[in-house]
Amino acid sequence: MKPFQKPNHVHKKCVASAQKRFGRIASASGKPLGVHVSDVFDVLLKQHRAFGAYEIAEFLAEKGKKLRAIQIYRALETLLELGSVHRIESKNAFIACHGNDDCKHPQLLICESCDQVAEINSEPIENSINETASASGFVLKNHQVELFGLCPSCSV
Amino acid sequence: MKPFQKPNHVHKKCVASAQKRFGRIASASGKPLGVHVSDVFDVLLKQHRAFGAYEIAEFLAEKGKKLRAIQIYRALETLLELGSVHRIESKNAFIACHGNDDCKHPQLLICESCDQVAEINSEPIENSINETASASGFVLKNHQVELFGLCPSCSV
DNA sequence: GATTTGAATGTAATTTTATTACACTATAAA
DNA sequence: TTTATAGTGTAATAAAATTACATTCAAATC
Repeated sequence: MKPFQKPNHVHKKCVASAQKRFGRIASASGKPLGVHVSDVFDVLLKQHRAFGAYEIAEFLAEKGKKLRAIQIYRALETLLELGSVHRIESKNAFIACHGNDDCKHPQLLICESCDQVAEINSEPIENSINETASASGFVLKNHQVELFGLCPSCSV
Repeated sequence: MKPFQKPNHVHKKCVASAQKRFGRIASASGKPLGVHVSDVFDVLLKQHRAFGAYEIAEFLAEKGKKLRAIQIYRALETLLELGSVHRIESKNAFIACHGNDDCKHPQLLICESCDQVAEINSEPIENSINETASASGFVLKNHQVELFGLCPSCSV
């Protein structure tokens, strides 16, 4: 399993596949998206790292699209609901989903050196979380798993 | 495994054991603690829930101890280093550790109804995380697991 | 004892992140 | 046409965290 991208990978392919998936999910959802949603998503697709809301606003401003914070947050909320974006709680930042279609709450692997974020959907982790929760009498609704360390490129 | 406290539990005992553990860890660490550390810790011991930094400041202000945000954060940093307090990333809030001595990065179970937070140290979760990380070529330094749902008292 | 040094603490201001409140617009339903 | 209603825009503010620097205090050095 190699969830991390090498520095020299062809990022255009990542963008294309993420946008394709986004289109599928968006049309499947039925609801019309807000007018800024795809702009915000495009910024997040620039790199495999997390972006803060105000950082997204800066990128868009450079392109002449000056949005207020609330507009960014509204777009992000839509993207989070669709599952096309994940929020990194420990960083108050947002990352485009590059996973497969049913990527609900992936485990996020965050490189502390290069900031690259990878996502995985580990069954063992999911299972152990579900089992542990129910053994505690806890009715699990949602969860967040964030791993911090060094990605393969940064740990050599 | 019953990590959650019942509404009618004898909280005094929780406080006493957490403070005892805190004393052990603090003296073992060698370093002198800041002057506000135990005050901040005492606020967190009031309940099995997470408190925001500014909320802690309010409680202390009521007792006549008016501290600035940075002073609260400095005390919290010390407590986090000692492992006597955990940070809930998704809530930007802090909770006193009621675990055992080597409670490094427990899994946090957060009740969305009553706000009670329980901590567990699940080996299966730890193991699956370690295995998944190394299978991804990721050098794991730290991690955070937060579970959201309903505690036993709130799910009946 | 006086002086220097450095860590701890205190104060102020600011930055960063996120939300509330409400006005405006456009579209669909009555 | 009128009336809802959802979506969007604007402004202001709240909430969380940090930066910068002044002050204090105690240990180390002269």
